[in-house]
Amino acid sequence: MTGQKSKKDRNLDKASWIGAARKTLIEKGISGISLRQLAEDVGATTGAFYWQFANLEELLEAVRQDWAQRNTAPFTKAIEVAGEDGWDQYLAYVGVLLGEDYIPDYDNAIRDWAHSSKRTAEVLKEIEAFRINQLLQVFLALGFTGKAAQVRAYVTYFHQTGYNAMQVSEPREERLLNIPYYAEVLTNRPDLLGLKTAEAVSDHFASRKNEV
Amino acid sequence: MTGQKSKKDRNLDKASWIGAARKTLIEKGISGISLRQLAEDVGATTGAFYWQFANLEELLEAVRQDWAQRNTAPFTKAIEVAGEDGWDQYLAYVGVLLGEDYIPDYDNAIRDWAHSSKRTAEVLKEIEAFRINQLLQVFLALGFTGKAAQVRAYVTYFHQTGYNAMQVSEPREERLLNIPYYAEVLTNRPDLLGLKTAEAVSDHFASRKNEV
DNA sequence: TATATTGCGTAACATTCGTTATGTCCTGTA
DNA sequence: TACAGGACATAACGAATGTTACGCAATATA
Repeated sequence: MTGQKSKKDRNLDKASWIGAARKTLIEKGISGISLRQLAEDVGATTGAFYWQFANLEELLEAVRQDWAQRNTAPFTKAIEVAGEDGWDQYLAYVGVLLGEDYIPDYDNAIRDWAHSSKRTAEVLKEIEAFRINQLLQVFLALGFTGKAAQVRAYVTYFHQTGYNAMQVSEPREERLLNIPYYAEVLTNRPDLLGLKTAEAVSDHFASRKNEV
Repeated sequence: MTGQKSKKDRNLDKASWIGAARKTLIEKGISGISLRQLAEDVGATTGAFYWQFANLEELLEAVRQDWAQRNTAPFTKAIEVAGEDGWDQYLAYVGVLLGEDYIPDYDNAIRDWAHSSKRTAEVLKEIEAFRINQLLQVFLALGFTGKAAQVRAYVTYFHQTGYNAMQVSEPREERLLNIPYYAEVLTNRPDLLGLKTAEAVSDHFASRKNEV
């Protein structure tokens, strides 16, 4: 009994630890993260951890950056490929919200964590400023100006944040059926109200995705 | 050195512990709560704690109930005294949001906590259902019907939740100036847009408060 | 083939946690 | 004034935490 793994099972990389930490953070919150549990999750021990990271804080910082990249890039990319039309940009934004690249619970976990970690609060604040400015550009492209555009951007982001924070247990069909109504309230455009079934809404966003 | 307090300093009650726990929960999150720290905050020791509570969980349950009562009752009362007019009810709701009885960060802390505590999630879900139904009644009184009223209630509550969750560091003046715009987006009524200064908005809600 | 370095596992460290056993002072009652 | 019980403080227990020292095997290098 050497306790050593075979060659194949070795060579853990940082991504393994970050992935395990991300999963635990999302499911249990920051207080659910412990080195021994993470080690068990990746099939290693605490000793192995310190070969990849100087200490726990170094892993946590990597998780913060993982979040910042993972949950922001999809929006940036989608809005960019949507072109210059504001309505197309808004639809692209909603498309990401409905898609699987963006992980709402990752946002929630980071927001929770920010209450007990100054550094996390710092990263969160920075990313949120970026996101809100991103939405501001969308509403400006939609034709709103000045304070009206600002307020629409805020309401839209608050809406998204609130919806996620509440972890609404809405059937996907009901959620899809609500999209046109939300869109009308937030953008003042009734374009989607003609979509009367969840499938119609779903198809509308699915079809747009392929128009790159 | 007996270590005993004088008579005047004794007689800690449950409220002392609940108050300390509430403060810590709001400021540091649930993981910031430790018995030794709470004991220091109330000027006692862990031994004293177990005279008031069977265990930590019993205190935490008391905190959940404290939150449920403290952060819900003000809305219920304000909407009730506002009468049957929907617009008056909406203004009463916003008035509580702007007031000092409702503690937004208490909501945030509970929501965070709910991610790691099944019981807290249970209480939170119950209270949120109550609140959203409360808003639904307001929008029905405002003249919206069916799905439109439902969606407005959701958007309004999501907006509130999101605003709080983000812990927006907005100067109070700017916040007040935004109220009319938020009101217009959420209720479709432009009534407040004539209020051009923060003072005018503030006075508008202050004056209503005395009309009981 | 001999040696050095990489990549872990093992075990112990100090610290902090909720909880409990026990001692002691204070107050109320007779 | 004597005594019972209430209201604490003190100190210790076991478990869990991040971290570190150390040992060993596998690989790379010479």
